[in-house]
Amino acid sequence: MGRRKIKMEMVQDMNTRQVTFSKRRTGLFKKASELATLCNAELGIVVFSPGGKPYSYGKPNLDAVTERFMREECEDSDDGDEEGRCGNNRPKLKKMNERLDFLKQEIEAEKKRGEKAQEKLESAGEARFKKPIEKLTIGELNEYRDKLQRVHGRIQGQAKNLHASSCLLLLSKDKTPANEDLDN
Amino acid sequence: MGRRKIKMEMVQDMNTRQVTFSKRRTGLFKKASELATLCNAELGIVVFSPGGKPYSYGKPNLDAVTERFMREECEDSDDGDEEGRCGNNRPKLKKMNERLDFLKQEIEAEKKRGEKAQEKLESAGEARFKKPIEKLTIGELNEYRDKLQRVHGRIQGQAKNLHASSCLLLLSKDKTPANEDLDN
DNA sequence: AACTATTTATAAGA
DNA sequence: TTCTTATAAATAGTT
Repeated sequence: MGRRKIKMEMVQDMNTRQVTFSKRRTGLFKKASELATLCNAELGIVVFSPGGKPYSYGKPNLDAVTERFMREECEDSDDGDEEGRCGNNRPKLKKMNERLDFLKQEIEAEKKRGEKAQEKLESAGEARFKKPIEKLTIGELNEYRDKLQRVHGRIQGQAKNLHASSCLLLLSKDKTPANEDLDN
Repeated sequence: MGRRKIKMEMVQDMNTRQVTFSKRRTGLFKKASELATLCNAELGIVVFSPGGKPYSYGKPNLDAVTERFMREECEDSDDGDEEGRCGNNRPKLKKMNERLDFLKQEIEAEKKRGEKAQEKLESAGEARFKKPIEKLTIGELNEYRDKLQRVHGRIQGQAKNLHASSCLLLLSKDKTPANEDLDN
């Protein structure tokens, strides 16, 4: 595609390599833009220059593409390319997202239970300790202690759930859509 | 680049569009591969066909590129392209990673505090309830109640911390390799 | 950054 | 879908 055909191996001369990168990156992004426009397709590209600088292109924007890709099941879509293709070796984030809703509800429910128990416990505390203090029986004291410990256990369980579920939360929330769209 | 020059707008005929997509996607991935090889550059591409199927290419693989891009600060690297470029509007994940270590420690400390308090509380429960039950004074009962409630509050705080910190945890852990710390 | 001689990609057609 | 081929487009080496 130029004055000469070149071997497909890393360009040795650093200077030439940088020039080649610039030209070909521009070409690649243009091709990407055309593909997106002609076929009404979403796509995203990320490239690191030999110097380590990141360049990206996306339509409608990179985050949207990334997120969509993450969200969908990565079925094997095509095959037979030269290098690092991505098969379905990606964690199935779709299922995780499905589970997310379930966990959200669970947490919400757990929170309410905790609060309710807390209220009950406090009112019980008021009633039994501040009013008829001397009349507390051993049974009542044990009952009270058990209640507290049950709440305590519940809170701990909640904390564990939070750890798992908030990991999932990050995958669906947290994104902020904002990008230009200067077509052609 | 073919028998005729075509207008850069969405191909109307669905069939032709699909064909165009196939051909151009292949071409795009080839260009990407060449760029990566010639310049020893890492890159990743994700494309959705008009039918919604995802196709991807990556060198050395898509996850590596994605992660690298996410990890680095997204400084403005270049400018003057046609469509959706990604500026530095991305959340600075590096700082989040830095904060991560701090939070990890905090959680660990909190956990230990909670466990210690729990032990103390249980032993106190044993000593006071199971042995000299009738001799409990009002003051002792109140003291005991306050202890329980303090632990309870601590556990709740721990749960909240978990929620915040585990979001960050996801960003650095959960990936296979350990957190490198690139420049800066 | 610009310029071309060439190579490469691809739109139509089969 | 795959192949063929006339033509448009990308780009390697040069200025």
